[in-house]
Amino acid sequence: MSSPVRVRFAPSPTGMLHIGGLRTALFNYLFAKHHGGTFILRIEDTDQNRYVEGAEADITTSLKWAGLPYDEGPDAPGAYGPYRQSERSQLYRKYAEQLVEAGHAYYAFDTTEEIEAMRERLIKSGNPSPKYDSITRQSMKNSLTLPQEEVKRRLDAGEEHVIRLKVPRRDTVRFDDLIRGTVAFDTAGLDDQVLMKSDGLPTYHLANVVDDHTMGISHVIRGEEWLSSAPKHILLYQYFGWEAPVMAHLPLIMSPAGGKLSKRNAEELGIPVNVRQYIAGGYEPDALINFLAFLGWSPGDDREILSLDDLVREFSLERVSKAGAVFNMKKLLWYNEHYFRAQSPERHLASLKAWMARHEDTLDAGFRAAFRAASDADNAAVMALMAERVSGVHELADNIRYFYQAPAAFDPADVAKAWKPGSAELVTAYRDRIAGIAPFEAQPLHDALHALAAEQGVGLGKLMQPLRLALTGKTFGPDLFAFLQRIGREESLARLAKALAEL
RNA sequence: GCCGCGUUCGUCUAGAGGCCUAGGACGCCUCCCUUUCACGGAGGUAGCACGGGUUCGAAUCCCGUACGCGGUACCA
Repeated sequence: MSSPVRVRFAPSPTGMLHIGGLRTALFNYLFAKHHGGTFILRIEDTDQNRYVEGAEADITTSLKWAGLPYDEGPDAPGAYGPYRQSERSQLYRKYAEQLVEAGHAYYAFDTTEEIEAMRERLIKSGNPSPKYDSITRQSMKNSLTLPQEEVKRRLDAGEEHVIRLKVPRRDTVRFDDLIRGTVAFDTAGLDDQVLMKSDGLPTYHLANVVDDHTMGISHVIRGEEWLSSAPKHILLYQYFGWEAPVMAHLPLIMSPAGGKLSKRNAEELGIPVNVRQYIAGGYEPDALINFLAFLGWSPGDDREILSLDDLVREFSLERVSKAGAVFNMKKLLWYNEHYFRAQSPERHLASLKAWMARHEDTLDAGFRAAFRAASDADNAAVMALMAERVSGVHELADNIRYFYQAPAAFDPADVAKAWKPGSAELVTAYRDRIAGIAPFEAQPLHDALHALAAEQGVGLGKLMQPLRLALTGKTFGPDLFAFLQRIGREESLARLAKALAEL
């Protein structure tokens, strides 16, 4: 690459940042950093109707959370600003008119109704895909068909109009996509794309080309949904006399239900589509990034765990695959477990506190109070016992309650599983045995249980399952002896007594 | 419909004509460890969409079919 690498992530603030958008941002980031280049955030807010308040803030905070800071952006001024298209609007008109003068674009005065009428007419006469193109423009109201004086008059009168790209009748547009190789489109299949809308703002197609050129973008890395409009962009670069950036169209992230990942076909499968939901859900950013990187890319060997630094070092667009990748929630969870368990109990505690602060309303007040009353050291000790048994902070809160509170009730299904005939006798015997045991610590508690099991001639499971249920109300949990030591003699005996009375 | 892109285990992927008896990971199953819950370890399950070529030889190259996905707006 001769020119410096400059890439951009160019989301539209029409909603919260989509998980697919984060993947696009990631690939741009990895490519930029791998080549020592610049990663730019550009806000494509040219559609006033779809603008969503707060969307831009969501995009920037999400990118920062994910560890993908941009070198230039709305809140990170660089030499090529501004980085919001709404703040660059004067620019586009000039370029569009330049195209008109050169004969590559034209003014069009047709109303929405007139265009609709044209479409209907064409559909009736058997054309299944009517377009405003080299044929139909001849019978529409534009600067190609209207007398020059009338065009001038309408323009001077400030009449509403758009500027359309004059797509050649019969030509082939070819370009080399870094991921897909040579791609070719016949211009007969393209329409005379609107470049400037009647509200005075450009469409994505014009704005993206003008901005990419004026911002010195070297590579356009975006989702495959843009592939079909790429030839229009190539045409624009040609007409402007600019060298087009290198194109790379990424495979889409698909829903297990089929189709590209969207609210509709993903959320019912338990797959959040917005990055903010992953943040709120307590996911580890490293895990999400690692997972996303492997959706459509791989390092070429057997490694699965790669940090962001590793990814930067290894990334290349040549290794990006062409086919869409299905989002696999189970694998994300596996990544999350991996990154979560690698952290210290102290860090777990810090994450849990943050998580609990965000989810206060869903947590039992008594539990919250007990948790808050406990020392950091005690709480961290709980984390140490639970970390390898949960897949992330989000499961932590649900699974540590019994460290702080006796189980309130027993789930009949769990009781059926763990409380068998004879269980009461065994639990009673163990309780009696540890009532006066000293010290009340994991090792002697462990030895006592082994001794009892041997004497009674029963397997350890026969003893431990009902004990676990009686103490925690669950059939799954931490090392039992460490747990007993944690909650102490008095609490342990009280819980056993309570369970014995109820079960 | 038309245009474009794609197609290796259920899923993510390795594989650039002989190294492929198709490798890894997630999931699932079994076993070991622990006579608990997990972690961990060892195995197992399962795939080149189909049909034609080209070639001594094809998962890899070509063509066709099927299927999937994307696009087809004064949305991005």
